[in-house]
Amino acid sequence: MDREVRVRFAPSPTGPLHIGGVRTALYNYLFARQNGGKMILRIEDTDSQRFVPGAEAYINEALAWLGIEIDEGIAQGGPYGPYKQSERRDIYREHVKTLLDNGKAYIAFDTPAELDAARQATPNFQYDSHTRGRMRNSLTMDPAEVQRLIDEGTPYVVRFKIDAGRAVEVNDLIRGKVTIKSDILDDKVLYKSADDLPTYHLANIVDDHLMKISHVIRGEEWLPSAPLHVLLYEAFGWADTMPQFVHLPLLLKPDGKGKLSKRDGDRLGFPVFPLLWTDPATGNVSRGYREDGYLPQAVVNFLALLGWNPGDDTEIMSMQELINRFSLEHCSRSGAKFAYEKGTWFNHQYLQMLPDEELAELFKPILREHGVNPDDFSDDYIRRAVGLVKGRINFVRDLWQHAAFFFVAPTEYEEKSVRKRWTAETPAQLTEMLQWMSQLPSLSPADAETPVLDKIKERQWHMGNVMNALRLAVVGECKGPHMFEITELLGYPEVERRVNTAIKNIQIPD
RNA sequence: GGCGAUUUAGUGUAGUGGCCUAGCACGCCGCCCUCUCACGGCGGAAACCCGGGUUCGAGUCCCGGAUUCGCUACCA
Repeated sequence: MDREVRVRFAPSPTGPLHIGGVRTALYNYLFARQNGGKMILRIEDTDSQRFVPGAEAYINEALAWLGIEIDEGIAQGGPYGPYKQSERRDIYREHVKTLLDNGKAYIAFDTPAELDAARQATPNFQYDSHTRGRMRNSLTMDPAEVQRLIDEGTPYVVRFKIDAGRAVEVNDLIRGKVTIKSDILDDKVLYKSADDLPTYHLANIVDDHLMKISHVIRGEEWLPSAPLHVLLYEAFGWADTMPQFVHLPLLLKPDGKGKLSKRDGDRLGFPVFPLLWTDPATGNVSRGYREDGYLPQAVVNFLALLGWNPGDDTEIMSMQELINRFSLEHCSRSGAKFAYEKGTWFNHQYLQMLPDEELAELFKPILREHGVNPDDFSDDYIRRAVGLVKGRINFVRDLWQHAAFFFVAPTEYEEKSVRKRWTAETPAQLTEMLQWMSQLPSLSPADAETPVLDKIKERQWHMGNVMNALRLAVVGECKGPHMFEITELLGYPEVERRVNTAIKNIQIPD
C-alpha cells in the first residue's frame, strides 16, 4: 500500500505543550519529511471543561521555535479543515447518527450518580455487553420513552456497542501485532449531548479518516485503546484505509517512578515545557527551554535521541540529518527516563558550533541586564571576549560569569587565592612587570608571553605566585583563559590601571 | 484487581545465534596540558532482570517468573 504519507500531531489545548508531546510532534515531523508527506496539526478541544486559553497559541509558537513545520493546520489552512475539533460538530453529529442507524451504537441516559452506584455495587463494573442490559439505554427502554426523554432535553450519551468474544488485532509498527479480547473493552462514550461534542475516540477516528491520515504516531498511553479504534474503523466501514499505528515509548521521571510531569521539573530544576508558560488561572510560571537559554536545535537533537537512535554512534545531528536518518525500526519500545543533564551537554555542543559573532549578539542583552552597555565596546571586542570563554559555557547566560571581567574591572579579589599567591614581594614585582610590559609592542601571547616569562625566570621569581597575582589583579580570581589572551584584549592601559588598583586595595596577608 | 506493553552499566543506548574478553555517549573518578579554572586529549570504575530450556555455541531463540510503565472516566 503506497499511499501518501500524512501524519498528524493532535494535542489538546489544556495547558502548555509538554516536552513529551514535543517529542511526539518531532517524530511525526521527521517521519513526514523523510517520506515526502504532510504534517498536520489538529487541535483536539473536545473537553470543554479543561480548555485553557492561550494554550493553542503556545503550541504554535513552541513548534515554530523548534523548527517543526506544519503543512496543514488551523494557522496554515488546508483541504481537510477545519482543523479544530470544536468547529467540526456537524461532522461528528452526522457520524454518530450513522453509527446509531447501523446499530453500532446506542443512546444511554444513565446519570453520573447512577454509574457511580453501579461501580460501587459491582466490583470491576464495566459498561459492556454483560451489563448494558440492565442499564437505562435505548437497548433496554421503550423507543417512545427514549424519544420523549430526548425531546425533553434530558442529557444523554451515545455509547459504542462492542460485541463480546472477538480477538481484536492492532498491528503496531514498532511493537508488532498486539491482540486483545473485545470482552475487556467497555462500551465507550462517543458523544455527549450536554455539550454537543464527541469524546476523543470518536473525533479522533473520524478526523483521521477524513483527513486521510496514513500513520498514527502517538504516545504509548494510547495503546490500550487502539483496539477500540480498530473496531471503530470497522464499524464505519473504513477498515481498508485504516492508518498504521505507531505507539511511542513514554518519557519517564529522571528519578523515581512514572511519567515525566511538570512537578519533576520544579523539583529537579529543569524545564518540562519548551517555552515559558504563565498559567492564566493561577499566575504560576513554568520555565521553558527557550527562556532557560537552550538553542532549539539542541533541544530537538536531545529529544530525538530519547527513544530513537540512528543505529550507530552519531549523536550530533541537524534537523535535516534527523529527517534523513530517522526510522521506526530504531525506536525503542521501553520508556526512557528523562536524562536532562544530557540536554545541557547538547546545548554546550551547539553553542560551540555557533559563530562568535552570533554568540556575541546573544550576549549583548545579558550584558545590559548586568548594567553594562554593550555599545561602550566594539563588536570586535565583545566577539573576541566571547570567543575566549565560550568553551566553558553550557548556556548563553553563563557567558557573564566567565567574561564579566572583560567589561567590568574587579573590585573584589578572591580571598583564598590572595592568601595563597599575594606576598610581600608582590606589589614590587607587579610594578616591575608593568615596566616591562609598557615597553612591548602589545600584550598578546606572541609579543608578550616569552619576554615576560623569561624575565620572571631571570629574576628567579616564583612563577605560580607572580602570574596568579597578575591574574588576581586583572580578573579578580584565579580562573579564566590564558593570561596573555586576556592582557591582549584588555590592552596595556587597562592592565596597568587594574594592577595599580589591586596593589592599592589588596592587603598583604600575614 | 483486570488488560496490555516493557526489561543491556547511575542514565540514554548499540547489539537481529559465534566477529561480545558486550561498543558509544552523558555523568563520575584519575592522568596529561598549564600561571589558574575550564575546554580538550588519554585512561578508569560501572551492565546483558531471574530461572529453566533449545543449540556444538545465547545478551541475541523458546517457556515460566519477576520488574517497570501505561490503560482501566460523559480526560485526552
